[in-house]
Amino acid sequence: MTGAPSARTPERRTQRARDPQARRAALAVATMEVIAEAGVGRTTHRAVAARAGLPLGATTYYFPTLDDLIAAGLRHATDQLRADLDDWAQRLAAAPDLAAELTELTREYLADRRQVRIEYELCVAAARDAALRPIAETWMDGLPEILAPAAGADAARDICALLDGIILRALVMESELDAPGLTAAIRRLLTNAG
Amino acid sequence: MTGAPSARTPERRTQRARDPQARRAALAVATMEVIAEAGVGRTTHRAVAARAGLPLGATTYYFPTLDDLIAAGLRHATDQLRADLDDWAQRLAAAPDLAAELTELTREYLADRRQVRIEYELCVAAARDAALRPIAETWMDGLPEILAPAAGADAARDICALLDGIILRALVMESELDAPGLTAAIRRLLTNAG
DNA sequence: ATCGTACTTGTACAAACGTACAAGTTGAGC
DNA sequence: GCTCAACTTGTACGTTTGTACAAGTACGAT
Repeated sequence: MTGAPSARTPERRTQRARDPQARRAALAVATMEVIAEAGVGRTTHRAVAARAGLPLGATTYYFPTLDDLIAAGLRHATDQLRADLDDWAQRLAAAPDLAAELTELTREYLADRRQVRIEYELCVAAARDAALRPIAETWMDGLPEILAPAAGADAARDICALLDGIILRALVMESELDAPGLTAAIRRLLTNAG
Repeated sequence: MTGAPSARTPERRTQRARDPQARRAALAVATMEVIAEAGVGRTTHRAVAARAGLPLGATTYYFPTLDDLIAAGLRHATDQLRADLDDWAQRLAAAPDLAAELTELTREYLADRRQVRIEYELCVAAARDAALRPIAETWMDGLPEILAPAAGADAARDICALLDGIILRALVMESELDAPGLTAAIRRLLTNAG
């Protein structure tokens, strides 16, 4: 009733194949998903283990405490976003219209609400727990760094703040993005200060 | 060892004075504080009761389920902010420089991080739990409504998004507000579209 | 082949949880 | 004064929690 050894592996009640690195990763991914669905505060060892299809003991073997597990999940989420950001950088560099392209990227980003929710989970968690701040900072600085060369440091920061606010609103309201309005707003912020 | 009846009230192990309305309010306030410190996901009946100085049973008497209790805390927080917004409206109406005044108000708002944290807790909670969305919407629409007459609906929404993003950043980074930079950004967004 | 370390896994346990409830207390209406 | 509904409170119960751990398995080094 417990493990149901398959007919393929006749009689020995096997342990699974060993691959510690893959387990760490699987746990981090599962943690990410649980955070997205239940929130940081309701993330538990057991929920993560079930999601990863691993026994409870595996979670504490690789991540001694719950905080470690959650940090690993959040870090994995930001690593994933960092990778997406490289894509953003390329597309923005090649785009004839920076504001329009940025709007389009935002629209695509908003398509996967689960991913977006994790970022904001990370923010409020970092606002409360200083240990998570480095992870949050790495994430928050990503886009401004990409935008700064083309837009200047100040405009880059302002545009990022605008996007964060717009995304937050869309997330809470479950509303569609007002693309033309956003493009226009970005253009205004791109206006040189001098 | 349990209640320690004071020497003042000699022998009867008294119940406290009855004031249901005050109890509801005290519980809502205590819930708000617990949410600000621990987050929605780690808010418990016992933590709220302890914070309010009331017995555990009082929480379930006034708020049958934990969700009710949390909703009451969040609603109380937004009610409080609505009251602050009236103040904002008056000051903005009287201000000679809208952008500068808005910056100053933001600076003052950021002084109480605990309050700010609750708003963002509400946002991520509402993003996950649709039952909280009306509360979140009431809050999110507050400032745009105030700004719209003076700035136009579009600029009002953009400025609010900008402020939300700036505030989020300051919250996560624990950094100071760049007041001149914010004022300049607001001015750009105030530029008429036509 | 064997040995030891690294990994796996099921189970155990005390603490904390949401919620239920019985017994007690109060004060307004009669 | 008596009554009854509203309120108060301590305690209890079954779950779920974080974490610990013993017993077992696999695999590189020897």
